[in-house]
Amino acid sequence: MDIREIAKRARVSTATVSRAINRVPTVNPQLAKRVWNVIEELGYYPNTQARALVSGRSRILGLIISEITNPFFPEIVQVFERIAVEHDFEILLTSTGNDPKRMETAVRRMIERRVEGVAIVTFGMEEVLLEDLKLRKVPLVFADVGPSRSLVSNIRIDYQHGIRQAVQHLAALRHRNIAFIAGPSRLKSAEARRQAFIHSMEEIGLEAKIGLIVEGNHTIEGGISACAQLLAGPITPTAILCSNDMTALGVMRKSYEEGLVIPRDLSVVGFDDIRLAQFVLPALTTVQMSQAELARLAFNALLAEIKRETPATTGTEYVLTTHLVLRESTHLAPDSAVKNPKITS
Amino acid sequence: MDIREIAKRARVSTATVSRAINRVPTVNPQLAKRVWNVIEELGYYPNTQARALVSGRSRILGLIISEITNPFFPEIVQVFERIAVEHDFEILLTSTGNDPKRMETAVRRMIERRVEGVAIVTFGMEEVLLEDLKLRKVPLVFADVGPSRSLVSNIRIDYQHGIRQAVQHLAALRHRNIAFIAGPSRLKSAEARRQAFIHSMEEIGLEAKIGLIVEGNHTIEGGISACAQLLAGPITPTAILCSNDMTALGVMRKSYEEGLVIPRDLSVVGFDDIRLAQFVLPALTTVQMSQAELARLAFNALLAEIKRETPATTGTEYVLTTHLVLRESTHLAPDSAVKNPKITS
DNA sequence: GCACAATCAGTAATCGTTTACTTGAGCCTA
DNA sequence: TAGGCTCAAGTAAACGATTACTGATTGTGC
Repeated sequence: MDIREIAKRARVSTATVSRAINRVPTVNPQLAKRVWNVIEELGYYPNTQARALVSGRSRILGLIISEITNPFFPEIVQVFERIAVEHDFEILLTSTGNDPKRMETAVRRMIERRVEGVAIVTFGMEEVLLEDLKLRKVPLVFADVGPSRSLVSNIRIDYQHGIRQAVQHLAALRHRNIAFIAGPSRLKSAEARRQAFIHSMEEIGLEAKIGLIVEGNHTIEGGISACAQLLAGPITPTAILCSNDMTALGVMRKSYEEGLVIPRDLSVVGFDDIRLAQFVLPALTTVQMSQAELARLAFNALLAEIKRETPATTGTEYVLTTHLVLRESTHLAPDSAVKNPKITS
Repeated sequence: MDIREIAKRARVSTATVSRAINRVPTVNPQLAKRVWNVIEELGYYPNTQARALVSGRSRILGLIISEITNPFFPEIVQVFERIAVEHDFEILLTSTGNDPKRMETAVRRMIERRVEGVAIVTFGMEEVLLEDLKLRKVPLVFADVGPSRSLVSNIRIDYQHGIRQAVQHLAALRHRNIAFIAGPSRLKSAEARRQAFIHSMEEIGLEAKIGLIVEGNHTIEGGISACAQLLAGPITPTAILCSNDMTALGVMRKSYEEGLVIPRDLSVVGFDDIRLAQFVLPALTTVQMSQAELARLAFNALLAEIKRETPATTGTEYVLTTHLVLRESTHLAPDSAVKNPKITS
């Protein structure tokens, strides 16, 4: 069933049907009504591929994320998708797992489907892979540390704000040996968080001791081994700030196994504020980076870019701030209350 | 840049270019090479909409899930997508949140994009909404309790097997007052789990006491309030079996707040085995229903249906079994206070 | 040596829309 | 009343691929 069929039955031309469907105001209301009646009656749905082909607008947006199984991302996907659908866009989702091979095929798939824009919310994308997209003038928006030089838009995340709050919160609780479990150092975002930590420590005259900064990989498993590494080190931290919540969950897990009670023996702070953070035991104090807000910013940035008549000469920069959310996983440093021995099982 | 451009530069016809791209064997290897060289050189990517339009095959599959933010689903999405991409399919993902309105638009979107098949992995879909798809003879596969009568395929989940194991495990640990927190009763899958529980209890001569079966809603919050309800009831359970892992997390949360130590004071068993189950504290004993396997079954079922020449006269049924995974959240019932540490079997 | 078959590249119709352009009716104005 | 203008509705040319058909060339059998 196609537009011709509708045209025939409504005794009008295909052009009129098309106009009626697209609510072009010049069409006679009576005719439009007749067309719509036939459409309803036959349960006709226009063919998007045909529309896309002739109009040159696919109404598809690409969304590249790191890992859909990382709880940080589903909410982004959900919000992004919801807004997109409201604007009659479809989403081409790819979870790259930070694998360059998959990123490459992702980009290829998106070009083949002629996406109208791509949001990149992966914390590490090799920029060269995006050349193909740039070449084709596909609007791009990076969440997080993207390249500021080129003409893609960018959502800069103000790590400093939330991490400073976290560090000062811990310092106020009289923690001195504050450890930091970083993310993979090759990820710009992880590196930015690490820098924010070091800077925030120095700012209040605390030393970010070398032995207290270890590298994780943003997974629970990584958190477990990084925590083990810290506990086995020469200086025992009384508080650990983590580069993301998954890492913090790993720390909680490891501490539990070691018989350490959080927050009595060890304070833990996460980063991201995944939904789960409020439900773990104890609820995780963490730096929130609103996923909904991030998704919204990304979509709007993309939409602005798409609607723009004249191609942008330079990318726009948006900012998303982070801030500390206090829950149950932080507490006064153990030494400062009473001298009580560390519990080792 | 289009196929004509390639044809011109390679000094062949568009038909030959098309054949070369599609690796039609009759094309002269030398010509094909020439075509491919030009393609590489120009970085040409075929336009999928044009292909879809003329071939009548969109190479898009629909995937309808309940809620992407429920950790049960991301893995399904990931595996389904990975396999789909391997087979050159794209995914149209919709997370309906069990909202009929959103289901309706989802179906509409899928028809407009001319999906070649739809996998429904939502634990509650009003079947009438799928009429439009059936009418258009779009292959459908239901994960979980779908309609057996019609011609859609179905992945039946053997709840009985895993739940029986769970119940017997708890009984072996001398629990007698075993509670069950069900999912929303309107969901067939939730109802099936409840029935499996009742049946498994009766099977071994235990009574599924009315007051010990309460309804949750498959979320953490629901688990919390259902648990509160149980703890306030006349009979205090020593073990709680939950309709899904999120519910179990809620139970753990509530118990923690009430000062109950799991598994010492209360044993908890979940259902689904989301990845997180192994990382909560204590690690959750749960009934596994492999998400990867489910995704794989769903995709293959769909593919089989798509490839089939003659339209199916009746849907195929696939089976996915469930089984208990022992972790740390279950223990001897408190009353039977024999000095006996952990049980491992 | 000729008729016919086999092979393989090219020509052009086609998919289902949108939209630039054309047509013609009605209205205004001089 | 003719000429011009406005405006809604129709005609047909795209969009970029696939593919049925056509036709040229070569091979083959008698």
